[in-house]
Amino acid sequence: MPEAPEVEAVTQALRPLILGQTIRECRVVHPISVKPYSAESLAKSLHENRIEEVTRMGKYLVLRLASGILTFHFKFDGRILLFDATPPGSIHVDALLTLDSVTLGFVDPRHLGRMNWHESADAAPSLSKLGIDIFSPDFTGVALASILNNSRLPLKLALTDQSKLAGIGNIYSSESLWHARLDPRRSSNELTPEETRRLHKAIVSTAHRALECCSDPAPNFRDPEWWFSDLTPILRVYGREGRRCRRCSGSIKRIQQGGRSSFFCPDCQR
DNA sequence: CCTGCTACCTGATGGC
DNA sequence: TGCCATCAGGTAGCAG
Repeated sequence: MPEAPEVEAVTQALRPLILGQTIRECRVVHPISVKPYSAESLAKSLHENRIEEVTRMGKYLVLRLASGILTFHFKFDGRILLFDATPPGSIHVDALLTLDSVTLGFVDPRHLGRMNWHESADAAPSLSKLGIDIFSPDFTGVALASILNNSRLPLKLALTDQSKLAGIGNIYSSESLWHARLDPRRSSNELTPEETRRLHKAIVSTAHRALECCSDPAPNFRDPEWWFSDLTPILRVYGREGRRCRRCSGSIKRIQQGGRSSFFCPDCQR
């Protein structure tokens, strides 16, 4: 489900609630959630390990521990919930971390999300392969130009390639391209410098707008129902197939790219 | 190296 | 109502 703005909002909201606490116990309810590693090795790595930093890399939530790092990837439906004690049996929980003052639950009924321990970020294959983070100061217009000039992929696929650019997913790629008035099918290495600058501005502004939206109201990890339910106020094209373009009144189209849906307005995105 | 395709999972939704 | 197909804010692994 979440892209970088959502994970950033989670990171910021979660930080004061768990920073400095020690993991007293790790209980894995569904071992699939810690694959490809074992529940035993995870519990061993986490036992009496202190949380020293709560941060984010791309779409990953990363807890830097006194020893190693703990990463969370939410894929489509993963979530974090906090409990005072043992969660009620009615709630699906994949893994539980008992901290000093709170219990953190990793929840993903669909079982695509993962919680993994690694010795370091460099030692984690998934993290070490990430490209420039969209919230990083390193993500400049020049950096985007370099990424795009070296790819013949359609814009949509280049933007969502985490090894090139970390943090953009299916929704914000469509949104950014709409704001930049660019057709998602355009070849990445054929943009003019002006178009590249436009796209860079669109990505940055879309991501910051989304972060603001995701941070207010603040994430509520105590409410099992809460998880960024209402994004629609900021969405301009995503999910609006057949409806009128909010800029030019054209008809929004949906196409398949890389097996996923892209939404765009053929009239004003060129 | 780059690109394209499939598998991994489950639940919600819509058409017949 | 039941059943089937499709879709979902994603990534890893593999083939060419």
